[in-house]
Amino acid sequence: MDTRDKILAAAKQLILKVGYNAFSFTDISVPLGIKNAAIHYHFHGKEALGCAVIRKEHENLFKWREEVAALDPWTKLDKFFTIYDSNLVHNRICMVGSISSDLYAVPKSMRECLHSMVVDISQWLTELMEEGRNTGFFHFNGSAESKAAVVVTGLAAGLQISRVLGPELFEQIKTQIKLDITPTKDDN
Amino acid sequence: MDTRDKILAAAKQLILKVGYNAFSFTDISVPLGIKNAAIHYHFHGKEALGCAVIRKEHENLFKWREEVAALDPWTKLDKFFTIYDSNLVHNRICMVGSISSDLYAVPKSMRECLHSMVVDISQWLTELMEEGRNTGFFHFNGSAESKAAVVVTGLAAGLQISRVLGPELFEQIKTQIKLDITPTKDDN
DNA sequence: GTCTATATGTCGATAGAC
DNA sequence: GTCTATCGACATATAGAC
Repeated sequence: MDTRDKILAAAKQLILKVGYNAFSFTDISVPLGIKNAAIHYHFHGKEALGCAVIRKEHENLFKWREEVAALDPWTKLDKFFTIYDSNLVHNRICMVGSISSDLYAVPKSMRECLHSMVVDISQWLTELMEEGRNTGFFHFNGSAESKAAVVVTGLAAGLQISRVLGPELFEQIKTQIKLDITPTKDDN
Repeated sequence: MDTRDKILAAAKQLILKVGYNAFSFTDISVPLGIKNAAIHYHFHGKEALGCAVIRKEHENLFKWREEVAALDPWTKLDKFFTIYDSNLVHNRICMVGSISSDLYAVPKSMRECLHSMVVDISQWLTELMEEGRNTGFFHFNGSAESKAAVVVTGLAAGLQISRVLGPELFEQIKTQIKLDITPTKDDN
């Protein structure tokens, strides 16, 4: 892992923990044992760094979707939850929640990076809901798009509010999300 | 409305729009036609101002709950949605979402103010879910607490992601939340 | 690629006049 | 209660040596 990747990784953790505006170059350079000027060599500025972090997160999502593509809907959903779990244990929130909640306090270019990522996540989750319902694994009323929206917001704000009320809340939310798409004996 | 209340109102709007760390005293003093020093006369510092904003929001919630106490569960829920709607149209998010997403970037005293407010909201919404189910207005599986968590996170992150994808998303979320607690002919 | 040194800006805060 | 004036801290950014 070269310096550039280390900077990206550190910046990502900080964005998910304290937000884009609340971290400084020093928060990255000190733990890495480098100087602030070194960060500027790898990235034109904080804005460019922020965009690079979001784009990398988006690329990771892309690869992840290929890995789970062949799995059944319930397993796909469980593995999707796992992504959020890995942030929960470190008191971090998700990238979408962090940037969108600070949306008008980050540069326009970062808003654009986030937009394409959010569109992508919403589409994938909508397709998962549709697929799950068509194959009988899931049952719910309303559009797959609306259901996907409730799921992704439950997870995003679930991480945020779990930092206030404790991690048990997030477990409850995952359980309830599943209950709300579980077919009952009366469904057909 | 005296100067102190004007400062409180302006600070609230800014917290919901750009977040606590992203607004400066100048963002408040210029529109109000006062100087930064005047803000310091009314509040010891930015931290005290932030706490006062959260406490006032909490007090408003308290009064609001008394006003709707006698209404039926569906109307209560609809009126609860209206609170979020009023933020949506101005591209603002909710207080809980704003502070909790920046939780480790705000002073500890503000985290404590937010905590008691979140506990309070969760309790009220849990009781509403329980009341609605007991009276047959709502139907859902799982605990009222978990269902309340899904509802409040849907609304909180709904406002956030609606700033990225557009306000239609929030309408979808409200619709889906209702669908997910609407009794069907098979329920009893 | 990484460093030292510094420029430049902004913010929160405070002292003291009115 | 509100002002003017100013301080000190910190952040991003850059120039130039190594």
